[in-house]
Amino acid sequence: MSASKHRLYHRLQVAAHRLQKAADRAVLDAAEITTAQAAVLSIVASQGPVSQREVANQLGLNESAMTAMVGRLLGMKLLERTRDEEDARVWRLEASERGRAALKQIDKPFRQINQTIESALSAEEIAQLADYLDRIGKAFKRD
Amino acid sequence: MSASKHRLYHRLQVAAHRLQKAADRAVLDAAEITTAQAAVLSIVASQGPVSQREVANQLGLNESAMTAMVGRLLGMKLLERTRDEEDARVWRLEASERGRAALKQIDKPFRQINQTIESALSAEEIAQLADYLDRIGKAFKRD
DNA sequence: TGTAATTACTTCATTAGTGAAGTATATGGT
DNA sequence: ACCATATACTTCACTAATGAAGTAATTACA
Repeated sequence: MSASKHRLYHRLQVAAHRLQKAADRAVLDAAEITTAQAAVLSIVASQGPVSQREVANQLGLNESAMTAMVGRLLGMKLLERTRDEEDARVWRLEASERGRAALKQIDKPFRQINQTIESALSAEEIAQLADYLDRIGKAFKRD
Repeated sequence: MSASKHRLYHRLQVAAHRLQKAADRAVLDAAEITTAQAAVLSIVASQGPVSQREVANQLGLNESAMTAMVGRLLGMKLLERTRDEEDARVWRLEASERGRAALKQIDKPFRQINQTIESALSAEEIAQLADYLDRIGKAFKRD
């Protein structure tokens, strides 16, 4: 009743789409990478050598999306990968020097995006929104 | 500060993606169409003969996305289009009988999705979330 | 009235995702 | 030790979006 009355699905999709469009433009402009690439890169950079599965899980994507994504990042020399010594099926992903440099460059545009969010919502509202989004994310997590 | 602390961008993208994935599965199962197709179809069905530009604007998409989308919907016989008599550049889109039938079939799965949302958030929280999302949507509307 | 600008849509190359089916490589139980 | 099953990843065909560049049709104005 309440969710449909507010057309919540639609609102969430439109807000997410618009935000992504804006962020993509800003990030692409600053570092020649997309936000999707930045998301993967940032997990890899912060979590040391990590498998594709691990990254996919954290982003809620499937394995085939990761195969394609990693292929592109490898081609751009933003990532390096080696076989795991213990398990010959898994790749150990690590950020390259270039990858880490790119991540640094998106810091500024991302701060700008966050500032725009903060111009629309108060600190308290942002905390609340984060909580709501988490709960929705959890409610639909079935992977 | 607040937005980045809460990794709001990330949370919003993950929640939107998971929600869409779930909705897509449910809707595809019920009516053999995707949520993106349902969104276009629902605008066309409710707003009578409408141009592609009009639909694109309401969904925040660009014209080339609409060209492709309309092509698919036409192929599936869910939509009909005729040239506008006044302006030979614009198409008049209308939902076909099949299109309206498909829309009816997605009602149930959509109610299910909304119920899942309502299991995670109270009515009051949903109203608040809708408001926050609207404000974010507006802050990033630059098309 | 003619031309310049705008508008509606199309085409193309690219990114990014899905799910189903396939290939190796582990692993668990008998 | 063997076989079934699970796991990590790949491939394929498809949907869905972007932005740049192009084609017509319409409109604006000098």
